[in-house]
Amino acid sequence: MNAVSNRKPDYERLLRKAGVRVTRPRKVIVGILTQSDDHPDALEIFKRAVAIDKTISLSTVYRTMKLLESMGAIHRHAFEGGPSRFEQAGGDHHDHLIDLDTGDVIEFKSDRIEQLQDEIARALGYEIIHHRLELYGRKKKSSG
Amino acid sequence: MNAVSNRKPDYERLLRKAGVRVTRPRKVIVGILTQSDDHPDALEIFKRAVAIDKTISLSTVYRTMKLLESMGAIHRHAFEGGPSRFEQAGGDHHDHLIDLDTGDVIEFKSDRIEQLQDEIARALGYEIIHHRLELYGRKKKSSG
DNA sequence: ATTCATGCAAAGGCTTTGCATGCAA
DNA sequence: TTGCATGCAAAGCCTTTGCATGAAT
Repeated sequence: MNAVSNRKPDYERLLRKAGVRVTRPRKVIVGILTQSDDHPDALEIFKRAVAIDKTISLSTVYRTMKLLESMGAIHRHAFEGGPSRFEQAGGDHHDHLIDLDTGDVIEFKSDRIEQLQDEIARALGYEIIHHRLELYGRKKKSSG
Repeated sequence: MNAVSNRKPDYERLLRKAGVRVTRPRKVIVGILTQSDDHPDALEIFKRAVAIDKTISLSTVYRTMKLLESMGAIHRHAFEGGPSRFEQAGGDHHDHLIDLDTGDVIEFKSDRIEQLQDEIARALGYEIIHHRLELYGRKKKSSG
């Protein structure tokens, strides 16, 4: 297992570069993303946004997430049995371990697994476009 | 990568053992599962069921899949951007490669990856309850 | 001044559920 | 005969979308 780095994109710059408008709602939303190190869903982002600007709508959150995703600025994860959750792009590729009790997401990375995946796909005559590896588990109580 | 075996459960027996009724709709649905080697979603199962018995409802399909799942007789997979798809349990554990062009699902198994997953979880202080490994890819055109 | 983005409410896709009826045991 | 299972329709959850208004350029 390898370390997972995490550098945050300059969203406003990305928005300008994409030729879209840097509006108040978008500023609020990307501000939230910048300050987040977790994997919030749209509703959670909406709540955080409303705390800053009461006029923001949930639709705009969804639209903005979709926009950022299409720009490659964030990643969308559909973990089991819940709404999509988002995280900032820009860090290394990694996979996720989801704590079944808390919903917490722990990032990890294994070059060895990636390599094995490639081998498998190749053996089956496929080229991997992307993959999803999620471990669902519970914290081991080490002694209390 | 290892071979994936596939033996089918005797659903009616499982139903009886679970103490639930072996009704006409349930017979039709498990009959369809027995004859399937693909990964149909609820609507697809419903269509196949209606071809046999016009009176079956989609609700019953959903209810039956939920029942079978709770009995461990089938597995539910929520592949990207689509409805849940089901497959018979009873074969070896395996993971999935989804053909992005056709939606086809190819099963594979890698003990080595499983082992690495366990190591990762252990290193993070977690016990894996279950996991999900999906490769999304396209067939390599080998020469045309 | 334009045009794009927003808020709102409605709808859409998948799935579950309440209820009265029907069928398995 | 008794109660579980069914069909139907309605609702629920998450997400998208149509439309008129408002704001960024």
